[in-house]
Amino acid sequence: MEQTYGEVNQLGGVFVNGRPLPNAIRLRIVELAQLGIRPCDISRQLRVSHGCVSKILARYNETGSILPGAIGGSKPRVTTPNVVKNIRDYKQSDPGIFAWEIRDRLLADGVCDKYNVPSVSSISRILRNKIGNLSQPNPYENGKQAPPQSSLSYNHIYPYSYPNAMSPSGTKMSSPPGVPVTGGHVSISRGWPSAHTVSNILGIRAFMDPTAIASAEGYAPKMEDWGVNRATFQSHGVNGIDKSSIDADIKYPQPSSTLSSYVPACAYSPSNQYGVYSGPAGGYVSPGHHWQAQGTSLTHPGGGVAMHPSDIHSSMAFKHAVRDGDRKPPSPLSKQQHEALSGIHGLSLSTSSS
DNA sequence: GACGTCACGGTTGAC
DNA sequence: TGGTCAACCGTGACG
Repeated sequence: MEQTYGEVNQLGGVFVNGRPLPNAIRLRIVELAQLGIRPCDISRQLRVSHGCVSKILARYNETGSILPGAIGGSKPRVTTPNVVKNIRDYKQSDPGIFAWEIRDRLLADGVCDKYNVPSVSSISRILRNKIGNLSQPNPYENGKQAPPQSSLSYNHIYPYSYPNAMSPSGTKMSSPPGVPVTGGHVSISRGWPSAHTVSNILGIRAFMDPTAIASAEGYAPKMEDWGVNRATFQSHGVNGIDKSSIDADIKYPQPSSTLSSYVPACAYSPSNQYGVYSGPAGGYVSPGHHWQAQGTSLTHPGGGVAMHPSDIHSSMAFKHAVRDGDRKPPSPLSKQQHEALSGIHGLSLSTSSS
């Protein structure tokens, strides 16, 4: 029985410790910042700690993405099938080769780069466990030796080669069509993806392009499978928001939001539904009992992030009307884009900065 | 008062 | 299958 839980911060906002804010909120933070709203005001308006606002904006400015980072998991493995294959080749061609020599060759041959080249110890382990000593067969290999492709046998579940690929059932696919597979270069994905352009991050294309929307339909992935995971960020070819916005909505369902409207109902994993975010984002920032009785009067009937101006609690009006170019870099959004966003989110953006 | 930074307690997911 | 580990999270406090 999933219990509703959450915590209330000093500003009265509700959050789940350890979990990212809903993408709707993250998007709102960025949007307001783009409009020149000061972070402190954003913090108060959205009832998110200023440290969080600062972090999200800093990340956005740095990476162009509003997405939270990948939570959990392990580092992308460097011993990809391709690497193992090459190591095997090196070993076969020169049984006396040292691990460090293999390492150098991996680099020299471009199989790996400096970011994802296996360590010497890893290479040694590969030689020992996956390939075996070609000159002195590993006794441990005997009797349980896999077929000749055994060293590659884990390819089918190689977790970092499906940047954005999910089967309709949510099963990870090893070789998604149309998606570049860069399994051998995944380690650099620790960085944020450059593919998240500013304009895309704000969801212009995702919101306006039916194909982008359509591409998000029919999936019921977990959060990280949408590209939030570190390993899938890199080649996440779509903008951050079209799916990323879904991410949080999966974790923090906001049924009435436009963002979640792109997600089939089945995307809401019951086990991951935090009741605290079960309502629209407006409920998230609404005064009073934030995590209770949401999705009622605060729900925007027409969708959107469900945060029309009245939802952003009006007890505190923006005190500072910051003009364009005042503090922040000019918004990458055109006026039309702002209007588009405004309409989509059910938000009157002009009210915040006037 | 605004804001960047960091410690903290927490969650997550690959291994 | 459960534990471990290392990533990330947002908050709150400090400067």
